[in-house]
Amino acid sequence: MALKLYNTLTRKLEEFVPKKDVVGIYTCGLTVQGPPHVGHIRAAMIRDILTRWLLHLGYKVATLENFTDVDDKIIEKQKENKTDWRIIAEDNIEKYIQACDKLNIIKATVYPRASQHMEEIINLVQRLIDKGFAYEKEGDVYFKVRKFPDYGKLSKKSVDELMAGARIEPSALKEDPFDFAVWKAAKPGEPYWLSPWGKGRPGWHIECSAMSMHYLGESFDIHTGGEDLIFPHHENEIAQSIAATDKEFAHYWLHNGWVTLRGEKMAKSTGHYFLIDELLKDYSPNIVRLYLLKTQYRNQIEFSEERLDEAKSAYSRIADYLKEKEFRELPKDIKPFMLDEFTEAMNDDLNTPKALSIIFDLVTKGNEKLGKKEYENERKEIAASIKYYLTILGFTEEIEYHRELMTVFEDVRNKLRKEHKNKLLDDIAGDFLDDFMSIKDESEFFPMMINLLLRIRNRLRKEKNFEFADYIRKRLAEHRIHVYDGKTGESTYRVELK
RNA sequence: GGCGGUAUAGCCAAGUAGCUAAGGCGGCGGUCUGCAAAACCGCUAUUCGCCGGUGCAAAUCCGGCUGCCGCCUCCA
Repeated sequence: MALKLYNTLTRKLEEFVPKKDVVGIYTCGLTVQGPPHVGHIRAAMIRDILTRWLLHLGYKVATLENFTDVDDKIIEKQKENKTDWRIIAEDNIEKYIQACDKLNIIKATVYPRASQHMEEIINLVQRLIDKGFAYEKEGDVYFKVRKFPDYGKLSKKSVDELMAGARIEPSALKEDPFDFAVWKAAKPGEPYWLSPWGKGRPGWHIECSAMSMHYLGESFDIHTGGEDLIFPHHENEIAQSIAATDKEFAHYWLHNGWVTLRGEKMAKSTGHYFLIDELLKDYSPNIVRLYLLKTQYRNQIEFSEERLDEAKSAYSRIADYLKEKEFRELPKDIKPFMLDEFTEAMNDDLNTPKALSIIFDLVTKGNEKLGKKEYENERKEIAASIKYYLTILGFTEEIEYHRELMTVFEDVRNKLRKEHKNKLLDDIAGDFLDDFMSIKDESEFFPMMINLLLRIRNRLRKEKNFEFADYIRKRLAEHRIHVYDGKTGESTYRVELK
């Protein structure tokens, strides 16, 4: 059972065989002209899952995710906002990295910026000129597409086919309309770097070749990015890289499907997008993660409140099972249930929907055995298995702090006093004294507080004071804590996820 | 126009020849209960866009048609 990945280059599922003992992965990150939207996060999530799975399989992994921080759009923004391009770029990079951190997206080993690798870029351009694959015209340098015989291999296009649909603007400076700029002469007021061809800046594409080769070597294992980058971006990267080195560039090309909004691709250029920061206001990182992993990475995924709410309900089902008190201490070093099935799913081109279905199967299996003493060990092993898989998939344990519960408790206490039930309060609070004394941190305080309120409520229920009991239930519900009464007279609660 | 992808239940989504077509959401029924459900259990596709073909056998392979999405210009 080996890992297989779908390679866009061959359009086939291929067994993963690394080139060296450290797997090199390059992810095309953002052109940082604006803040990150949900589509960008999906691409990052693919890198995250791929990296996590490779690490799980025992590989060492070096990951690179670039930022293209000099380009036409950012320069336009500079003119519009009268803000230096570097500030615009770094501001958006920061927003992106913060969002990734919140989502527990594993950090790339390096986040290189185009602007900080001019030497490598200029050297690569020079190399292309020296080998006759590029030519200089009035400070611009263009790559000769027709000189590279394999051009179009990745996107399955030929230069002649492209010609038929030609929407590309022919430039007087280009020898052929399909030649693309690897270096652009700077216009007045634009940022520039000194080069053998005068003041200028890199064209789009060349930075990715230069930076990936710089950090990962001229040939490396995996290149990832959104499907929309296949042409022209990745096609051009391949052409210029192989032209310069005569070596294979990246071996596996992985492309994720886009996120759609009302059926159409999310894209910042059209203004048709939803910002990740906005999304994180309403949904927790785990829910966003489940939402994204519910669909296999190559398929497109619709962004909607309905889909997110669906993920929220689904995640609650897992979280509800794991919150059982008996799972505070779980057995270590167990063989997880359904490990072969899980591994097989993930090895099959990162089939996360299948992998998740195994987790849900385990939840059902565990729930069936709930409340039976003789199955306690099995239940714990199931819980441990679920946690094991959740960790592999990058889910985190979220600790909720319910500070607002203090107000609820105050109100309940006052109401008790008003109804002359001081003794009831003292009895129950007394029982909790030891527990409260042994608290290590805040995360333990609030569950205890909830349990204290539930105990008070249950006493009131026994006294048939349902008005008061319902009041407590209502107050807790206001804070997303929903109470339900079990058969033993004990009540449990469930925290509604955000 | 060229190229690529996709079509599976009310919705989402796995499955690419052979046991009863995963899983999730929703809905329905039940459990429990003073009430309650936001918990738990069960049920929920004789059938995989349409037509034809090849196989003993097809959602899965081949041909044709239709719908949707995308790339060919900046895009994750």
